[in-house]
Amino acid sequence: MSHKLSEGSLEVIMNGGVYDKPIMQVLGSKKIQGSGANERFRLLVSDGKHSHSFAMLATQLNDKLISGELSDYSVVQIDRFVTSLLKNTGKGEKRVMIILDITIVCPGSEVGKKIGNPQTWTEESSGASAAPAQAAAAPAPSLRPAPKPMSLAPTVSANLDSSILSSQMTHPIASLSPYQNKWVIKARVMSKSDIRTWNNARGEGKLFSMDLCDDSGEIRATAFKSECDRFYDMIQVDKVYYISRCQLKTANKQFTSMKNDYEMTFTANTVVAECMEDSSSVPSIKFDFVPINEIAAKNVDTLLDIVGVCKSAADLQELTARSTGKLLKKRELTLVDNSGGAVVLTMWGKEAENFNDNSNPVIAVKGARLSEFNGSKSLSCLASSMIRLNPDLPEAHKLRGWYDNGGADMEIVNISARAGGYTGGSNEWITFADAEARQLGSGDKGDYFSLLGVLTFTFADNAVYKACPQEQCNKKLVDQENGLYRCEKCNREYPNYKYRLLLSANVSDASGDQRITAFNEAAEAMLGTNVAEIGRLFEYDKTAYTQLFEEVKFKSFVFKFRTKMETYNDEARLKTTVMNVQPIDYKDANKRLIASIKTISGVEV
DNA sequence: CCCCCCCC
Repeated sequence: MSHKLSEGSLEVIMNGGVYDKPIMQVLGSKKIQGSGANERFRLLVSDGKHSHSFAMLATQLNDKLISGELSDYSVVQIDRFVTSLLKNTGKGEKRVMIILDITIVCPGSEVGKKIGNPQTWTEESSGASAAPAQAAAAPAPSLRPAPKPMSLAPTVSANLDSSILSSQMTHPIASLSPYQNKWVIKARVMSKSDIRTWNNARGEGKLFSMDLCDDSGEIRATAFKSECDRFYDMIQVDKVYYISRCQLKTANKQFTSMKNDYEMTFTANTVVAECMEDSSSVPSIKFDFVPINEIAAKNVDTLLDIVGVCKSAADLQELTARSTGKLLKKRELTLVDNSGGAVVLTMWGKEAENFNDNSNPVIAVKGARLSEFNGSKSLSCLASSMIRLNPDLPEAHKLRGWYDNGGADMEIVNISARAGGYTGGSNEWITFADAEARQLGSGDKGDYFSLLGVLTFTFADNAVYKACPQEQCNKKLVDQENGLYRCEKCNREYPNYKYRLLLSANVSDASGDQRITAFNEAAEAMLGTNVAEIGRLFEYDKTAYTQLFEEVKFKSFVFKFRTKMETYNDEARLKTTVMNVQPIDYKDANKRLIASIKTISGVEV
């Protein structure tokens, strides 16, 4: 079997010309830099006429070489490449070819030999004979030789003449690497972070970061300290800038969803100038969408891009972060797509507050974090996530059409659902029968659910006890019968104590009932009296005490429970604890009732 | 040189 190589393509390319998808043969490879994520390989390629050893493999293609796919003698089609001039110590400049995309036409094991008799390409061989080749290579080369070193002061100011930068040919973002520092990119700002400060063992400072893209790829850039001051106001989302002289380093994939092995840092020498000409050729935000039914197979904590129709949006919830004490606002959306999957996406802060769109918009998110709770996966927006409502993207238009033409009624599998079923966020009310059907409590961590129920019985007898007076310790004290009380937990005796409540009760709803336990705050809320007063009644007015527990019977509340299967004496039973109890907000309760009538009957109410 | 991103 013979293979036709693109004879003469190398000299066109090495002269800076354009050659679309040349077919070449790999004659050798060599590791030139680093190891692990920093590995970089050089290829010896041949077009049958010339061979050239300065083809570099973009690092995202390293696997092809390591796996043996790109073995010697392989015939390949170079689908995408850029060339770049490297300063060659003492000898002027040398052009290298960086391969960005490659297709293996025939594996080396099948070809088995060198095709033709290629001569080594040298800069010298690019003399007169090469000139016609370049001239023939229309349209104009995408990368002209020799952007001369910029003699710009390393400052950014309004009077920086962007034409100096723009007059030079720019480099594709995908070709940037730490091994090549003479470049200018023309890139659009997809997003920009707020200024953040840090203060740790290594020092303190401030920074902001931005995500840049062009039609070849994308990259994260960070400006620290004085660069943060210098560039923060200038950099604006959606604008296009010429940027040069940044430091490149290996990106930590844990913290970015950018499709780039590198990220860049602004330095004292960095030059940025806004592009004042037409920049419509520079694309905006780039997504790499994962179909919803594939999300469950991804690892927790990975960042991914998603697009889906917002099938439902829960109410805004306010909560206090346990670690920081900060007041948080969140909203859970359920997104669906034509893969048959559904997933819960949590938005935070302003984005959660401002979202109240009931028109089932298409939502695209870049860099949402996959998290897991109670055995089910869901997505959470981060400060760095980019959210777009009804974006003008083919995928979004496709989903709009799908949803509006039957997709809305399609059977879906909610990947955020737990083994026993998803409660749709802690906001949804279910029934005891639902909780049983969903086998809530059967997992390792316990499950949470809310319902409207009635207190059918309260066990008054041991509802109040004398507890350790220490703030954090609520251990029941042992009466030493000598005026002192012993705490086994603190291992000491106290002359004083505080009262605490531990109320056992039955709660019923229309579908069933459940023995529950309410600790101090929840029990106080139900009884409508504080624990000190209840303790006083217990001590001095047993009739009033008993009366209190009688009066609360048959009162209704909105309960939030935590339930978990526990084993006592070889017998498994549900331990259900009241996490929160609220009086009924009838406006809200009626809204839920109407919604549920609508669902059950299929009739608009 | 950051890398926190929350809750049930």
